[in-house]
Parts: sequence; C-alpha cells; structure tokens
Amino acid sequence: MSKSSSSTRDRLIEAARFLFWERGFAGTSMSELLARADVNSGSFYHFFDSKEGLLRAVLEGYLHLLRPMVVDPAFANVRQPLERVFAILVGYRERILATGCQYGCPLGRLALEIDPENAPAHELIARNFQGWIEAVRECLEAMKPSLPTKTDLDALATYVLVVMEGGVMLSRSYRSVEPFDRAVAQLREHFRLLLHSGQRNQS
Amino acid sequence: MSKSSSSTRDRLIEAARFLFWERGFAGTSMSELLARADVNSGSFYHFFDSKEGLLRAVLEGYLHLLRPMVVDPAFANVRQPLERVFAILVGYRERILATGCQYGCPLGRLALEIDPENAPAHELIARNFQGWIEAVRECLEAMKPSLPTKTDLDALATYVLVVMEGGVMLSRSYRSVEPFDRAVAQLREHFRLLLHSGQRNQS
DNA sequence: ATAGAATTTGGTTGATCGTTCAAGTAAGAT
DNA sequence: ATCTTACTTGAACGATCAACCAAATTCTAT
Repeated sequence: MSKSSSSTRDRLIEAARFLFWERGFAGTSMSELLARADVNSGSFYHFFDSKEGLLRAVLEGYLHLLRPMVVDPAFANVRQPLERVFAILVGYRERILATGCQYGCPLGRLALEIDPENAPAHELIARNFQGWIEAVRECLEAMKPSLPTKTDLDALATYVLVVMEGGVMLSRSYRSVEPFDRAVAQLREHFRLLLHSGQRNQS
Repeated sequence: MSKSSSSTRDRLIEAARFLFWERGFAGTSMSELLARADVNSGSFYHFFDSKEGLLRAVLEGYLHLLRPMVVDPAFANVRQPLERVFAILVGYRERILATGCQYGCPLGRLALEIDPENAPAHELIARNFQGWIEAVRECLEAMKPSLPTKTDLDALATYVLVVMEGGVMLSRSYRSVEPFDRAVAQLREHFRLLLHSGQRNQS
C-alpha cells in the first residue's frame, strides 16, 4: 500500500475494501479510511462524490475479483465438477481459519447492513452474488447427466451460496469452524443423495 | 410504546430491538434511540452503562422471545415434526414478505456486524442461535425413526438454521423471496431424500 | 411523616462525524 | 512560455456522536 506504487483512487478502494469488510460501512470512519489509504480528504472528494460513492466502487471492484480471488484458485487443482464446488467452500473454510473464526463474507455483511433504500448498492451486491452462483452453476451444468432430470441447476447453485453464507455467519458467532463444517457436510450429503436417487437422466 | 404503560428500561430495550434490527448497532444513534423510547439520556445511563450494555440486554431479551415469537406460533397448528420445522421457515417467509423483502434476521445482522472483540455480545448471539437450533432439534428427534440411523441431529438442525439465515440474506439483496424459496425447496428435497434413502432405523 | 434510595430531567461535554473549500503543485498541450 | 486540466494539500465547517453531570422529582420503607 505504498503511496507511489498505486494510484490514489486504487488505494482508497483497497483501504475501503479492507475496512468495510472488517468494520462495516457505518463502522468505518472517513478519518480511518483516509489514514489507511494515505490520502487527504480533498483528494478523496476529487474521485468520489461521497462515502457511498466509494461503497459502490468497492462493490464494482468485487465483481472483477470474484474469479481471480475465489473461483480460479479453487478450480486450479481440481477437475471434477462437484469437487470444484466444494473446493470453493474449502477456500472459505481457510478464510475462516486464517481469521481466527472472525471471518465474515464482505458481501454478506454489506447485504445485511446497507440500508435497503440504497438500491444501487444492493443491485451491485446482488450482481456479485449472481456471479458466484453462476460459477457454481457451471460446475453443476457439467454434472447434469449424473443429476436427476428435473433438477433446477439455478436453484441448486443458489442453495450452495445460501449454505456458504449461513455457515460463515454461524462460525463467526460460535467462534468455531464447526457450524460451517457441519453445514458443508450436510450439503455434501445432499449431493450424495441426489446422485444416488436413481432418477438421473431421462428416467 | 406509551410512556406510562411500560417501564423506562423496557421501552429502551424495545426501541433498541427495533432500531438495531432496522439500522444496525453502529447505525443507531443514541438520539434516535432516546427519542423513540421517549427517555432522557440521563435515565438511559441510570439503567445501562453504555450503548453496548443495552446491546447485551437486547440480546438477552431475544433469548426469551424465541419461543413466543418464533417457535410457538409456528407449532400452533402443525403436528407433524418435519412440518413444524418448515412452519418455522414459513414464519420467516412471512417476515420477508411483510417487510417488502427488506427483512434481515436481527441476530444474523448483529452476528456479522458486531466486533469480534466484543465477546459477551457474540456469546449471547451464539446462545440465541443455539436456542433456535434446539427447537428444530426437538422436531428432528421426534422423527428420528424415519431418518437414517447415523444421522447427526445436531448437525442437521444447525443446517436448517444455516439455510434460513443464508436464504434471508440473499432475499434481502435480491429484493425477492425467490432465493429464500429456492433454498427452502432444496432443504425440503434434502429431507425427502433422507427419508427415502432406505437406510433408516437400525438397517 | 420523613429519610433515603431510585429515577428523571435536560443541558453540556469534548470528540468525531462526513463534507467542503480555497489555495497550491504537477504535467501535458498549444 | 502560457494556458489548462488533473490532482493534492490540510484547515475548517456545522452537525452529530456517545457519554456525563448536578439538580429535581418520585418512589419505598419505616
């Protein structure tokens, strides 16, 4: 985060990405933010019209970070479609452990915090969720022949995200990965049952 | 919320329960809170040592509200154990609809917002979650004979909470019950598969 | 009736909030 | 060389923040 190695705007977004994640939007003060980014308040308002404008930029930034930060690392060493889905979840498990079970999904946190009146922000959060869902959906698409014919892939992919977000939330308040692990294990069982339900393909 | 009909302390907790739910902890100012409760700041600090002290009282209050507000209404007209579980989820569906898809679980919101350093608050949140899980677990216990022998009832009950919290979160950002409905439908399918997996009882 | 505790009053504190501004520097175009 | 645009500087703004206080009032027990 050295001052010369990145543009002022980028430093602001990077600082905000961290602080909004760790302390929330309302919980992050401009002074903290400006100090972390090493930027003066005047410069801030040259690039953004308000703190909310910065929030939008952060959420747009996440759209481009999903693949390189979440999906690609998970897919790197895994070929089987279903295992790729669970590799994404393993990635979140590592985040939970790396933060001493204090991890919260930055998007999930903002989804619950940001005022519903703030439509642009919520649209961006929903688009981020949608990108996540579509990455999972691609895996499910690849295993479609093994799944029951009537399976709604969109609904199933949404379900995976739901389980991840809920699992992360509980692990945070319990200060333990166990709730997350339990949820993932149940999801694993759900897929196992789906794959053995004997209604696959055109049956 | 008339001034004479309830004690000052109760009015403060009730106002905080609403505001922490709607605007979050950091997003709720003392002036808003005091105005809503119709209490002077001096009286506040007679009953609570700080805003965080009030938060703890609110979280303790939720412990006693779980049964009368969430569990009992759901169980009232439903006898079958599994349907009771889903009746709880229907209750949340109604909350989502009643708030124009802006509903967020008050505990889930605080679980993601409150500083992890605030151990007492997080312990209370976890205890609230645990109460919820145990209510579901009681239902699962009643249907144990129908479930596969090895089924971990605690894990399964936790899973139900995870799906609820994740579903509520997505429905808020999508401004639609659909993600919640999808998640519940998948959970329903999960139970259907479990009940038909042919490994039930002592097999 | 009266002492003492419990509660209420509402103004006040200093700090911090997000934002604005006028003045200044740096760099490229003409 | 001069004009223009882009960006930086950091002090200052009014508003609001959580918290505190001494004084006034109401309740409770004797």
